Order: sequence, then structure tokens, then C-alpha cells
Amino acid sequence: MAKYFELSDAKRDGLLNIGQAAEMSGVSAKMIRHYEENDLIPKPGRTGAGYRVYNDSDVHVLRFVRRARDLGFSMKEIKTLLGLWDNRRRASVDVKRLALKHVEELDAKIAELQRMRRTLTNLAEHCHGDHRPDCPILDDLSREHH
Amino acid sequence: MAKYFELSDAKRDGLLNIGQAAEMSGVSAKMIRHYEENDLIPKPGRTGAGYRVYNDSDVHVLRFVRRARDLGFSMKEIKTLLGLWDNRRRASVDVKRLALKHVEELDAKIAELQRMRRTLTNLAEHCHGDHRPDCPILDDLSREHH
DNA sequence: CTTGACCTTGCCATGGTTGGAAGGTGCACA
DNA sequence: TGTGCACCTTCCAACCATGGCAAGGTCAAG
Repeated sequence: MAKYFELSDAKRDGLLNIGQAAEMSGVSAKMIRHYEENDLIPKPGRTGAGYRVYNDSDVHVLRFVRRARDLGFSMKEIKTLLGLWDNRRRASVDVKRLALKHVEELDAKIAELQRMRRTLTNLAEHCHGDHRPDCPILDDLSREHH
Repeated sequence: MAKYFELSDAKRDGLLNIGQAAEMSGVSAKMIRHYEENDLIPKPGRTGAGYRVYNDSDVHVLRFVRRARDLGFSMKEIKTLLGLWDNRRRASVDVKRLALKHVEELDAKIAELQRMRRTLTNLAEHCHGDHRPDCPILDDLSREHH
């Protein structure tokens, strides 16, 4: 846990400041700090002046997080995934379970959006779309629904 | 803009308090106050003691909002829809445009979720799901993605 | 008069992300 | 050496829709 007292030293050692780590990982500096605050990622080293310094492993973790977010995992889920990733004795069954549970959640969201889409498309089809004030969309919105 | 000084008087006139309006409209009392605060719905009358009182028209508006929320419209969009609803000289073309724009947004979200789902399902298919530590899902998460 | 159900306002939390303010640091150039 | 700019730091607030809780007022029935 050696501390780097000069940014230039750290950079000579191939370490990155937060901006560079952000660029390398695709995670914004803002979010990197946020993930750190929420114990999603390990606290990086600091220079004497308090600048965060990141190594290759740190950037690797950040990319992992980025990818998982792209796949729609929540921060909580990602925390679990990172734990499984770290754990040498991890069982792939655990990861698979989490992935499939997430697929189910995605299915539910997709179905709901498709239901909305269907209703809205139907309504729009019956709407003149001209300058007459009659509009089945508004009529539907204002009607009873149970 | 007559003010009702007793709740009993108001109820005799067929007016509802917030709890009843919530039940009738399907919008929680919490959200009714929230919509009022954000100028989505008109401010209702009050009794002398400060209780909100709602008439049939108010409940009608609330049901409109509820239905629009169910269809995934944002509060901002609903504000627009309510404006169009109120406006006697409204053109149904405006409503249709908003509805179709919303359909497009739904399509985009659906497509994105389906993309996630596809990727995740592929990954899960290649995962043993046993107690060996090898897991293509984690491998993928930790790999580069551009 | 008490009890319980309701109402009021107000503040906090969620989740992921973005924005800004105020101030310190690193570095290149004059 | 100074000056300027880009970067860094922390902290605070906002978005959107909703739920929850607390402290206190009101109403109706017993």
C-alpha cells in the first residue's frame, strides 16, 4: 500500500488519474467517485495532494462495472457480481442464476412496454390527426379504466 | 370560488376528501398532492379546516392522469395532454403527434431491453451453471467492449 | 371525553446520473 | 517568477415518481 507523493511519479509507473481512468474505462469521473463512495469499487491510491491514482486492475474493474450497467444490472446486482468475480471458489451456478433472474426482469419490463405500445398505437390509429377537435386518444384517457 | 366551511356541508354536496378522491381515481393521496404541487392539476377547494375537497370534474382529471401514467407518459407530457384536453380549439393532430412520439420512445426502450436480454441469454446459455469456477458471463463482463 | 381514522405539512429515501460551486494542484509558456 | 488553463478535490442539489414517517389538527362514533 505504498503512497505516491507526486503525480509525475505515479504516471511514470503507468498509473492514471481519474480523468484518464474515466476515458479508458468508459465510466465518467463523476460516476467513478460515486461507485467508490458506495463501496462498489475498491478505494484507489492517492497522491500526496489527494489525487486518486488508478492501476490497470482498477480500470479492469471499472470496465466490468460499465459493461454490467450496459446490460442493465443494478448497482446492487453489480456488487454481487463483483463479489462472485473476486471469489476464487465462486460457483458459476450463482452467476447464472443472477443472470437468468435479470433476464426475467427484462422480460417483465419488455412486456409492460409492449402493452403500453399496443394500446397507444391502437388509439393513434383511430385518431384523425387533423384539426378537428375530436380525438379518441383524449377520449380514452378521460374515460374509466379499472 | 365558494369556500366550504364544513366538511359535512361539502359531502352533502357530493364532494370528496382526498382519500375518497384517491380511491375513486386510483391515484394515491400522496400523488394527488404531488400533482397539485407541480401544477399538473388545478388546486381543489378547501374546507375551513384546510381539508381538500374534490368534485366530479377533479376526479375526472385525476383519472385522466392515472391512465396517462399507466401508458407511460411523463408528468411533463401529461401536462401537455391536459392542456390539449382543456383546449376547445385543440387539434387532434397535436395529440396524435405526442402519442406517436411516445410510441417511438417506447420502441426505443423495448429495443434496448431486448438487446440486453439477447446478450444476457446468450451468455447464460454458455454458462455451465455448475460448481466449476469458469463462467463465460463473468469473462464477458471483464473483457473489453467498445 | 376518548378513540381511531382521517387530514395537514414537511422532510427523507430510493436509483443512476448529471450539474454546479468553491477551492487546490499540475504544468506549459512567457 | 507569474499567469493561465485544465484538471483535480469535496459538497450540495436536481431530476422523476413514489413511498414512508413524524407531528399535529379534525372529524365522527361510541
